[in-house]
Amino acid sequence: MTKEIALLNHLWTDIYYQLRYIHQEKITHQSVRILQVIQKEEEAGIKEVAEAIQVSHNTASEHIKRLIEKKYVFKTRSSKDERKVILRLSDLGIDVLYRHSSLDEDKLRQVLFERMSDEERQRILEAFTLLKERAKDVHDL
Amino acid sequence: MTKEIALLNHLWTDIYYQLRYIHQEKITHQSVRILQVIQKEEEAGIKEVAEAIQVSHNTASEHIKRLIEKKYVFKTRSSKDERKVILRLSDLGIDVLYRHSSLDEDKLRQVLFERMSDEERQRILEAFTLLKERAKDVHDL
DNA sequence: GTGTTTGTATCGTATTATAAGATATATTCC
DNA sequence: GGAATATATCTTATAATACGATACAAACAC
Repeated sequence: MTKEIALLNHLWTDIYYQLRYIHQEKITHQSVRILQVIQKEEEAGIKEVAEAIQVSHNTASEHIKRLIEKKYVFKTRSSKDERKVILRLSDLGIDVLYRHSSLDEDKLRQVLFERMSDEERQRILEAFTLLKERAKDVHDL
Repeated sequence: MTKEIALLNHLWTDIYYQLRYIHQEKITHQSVRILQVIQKEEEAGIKEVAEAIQVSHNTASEHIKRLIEKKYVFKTRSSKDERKVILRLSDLGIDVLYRHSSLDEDKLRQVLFERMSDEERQRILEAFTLLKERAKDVHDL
């Protein structure tokens, strides 16, 4: 059981190391994490970001200010509660996050379409779909 | 073709967001990248690290100094060329990198062993093995 | 409607990270 | 022995990170 888990993790990190984007703008760890939270969570505001990256609300507010300066993020307000900020990624922000968490499209193209049969590619996509499906709502600890 | 690539990337980031480790020590972006280089490359020294993260050799040297202070990394010297440093991850460094790039073992355990049949798990592992195999030596641009 | 809570923003301050030029040293190559 | 190579250190500069204190407006409580 531990063997399969270790194997999958080894494959996971090897694949990412091989296929990730190389030429990336300078960006901090916290910035990437915040962009991820905004993209993956529905209606994230300052408070949600602060909880997600485990910093105080004022620190989170500062982070967001910098991300807005860089045009990665913009603010809207909730219509239900005018105090609440709703954060959204700009096109640039989506792009930057993509290049810091996704696999390089050119490399994927080579792997999936030049080095695989249609049937092999299909098997890969089905396996990832299955894993994503079963990973939904896994609980922490 | 673009559709399959976008789909795979979407699945990739969703799976990582769901299954990654949450409780992590503070560590910078550059530190993670350096630890990855040391782990995945054979016999990385200061020069290799500098090239990999695209900074000057003196900056790379400073980074390594800090990583050694934190006991994530230690130095040996090449026996062939005594000028050359060979960097290695300590057990702590391996552990820290693991928690910043791998999938959470407890979560994987739930997904692979409580929510999948033997046959499904087998299909996942085979798909990842295939993808890793074909990803080998993909060239940049 | 006044007081409290909630969500966010800003100011001040401190520490750490990041980066590179200048310079130094040890080893290897020729 | 001199040049090239690999690394280390010192200095200096800027940006990132973090939080306490404070402020304020919207929402809620009664």
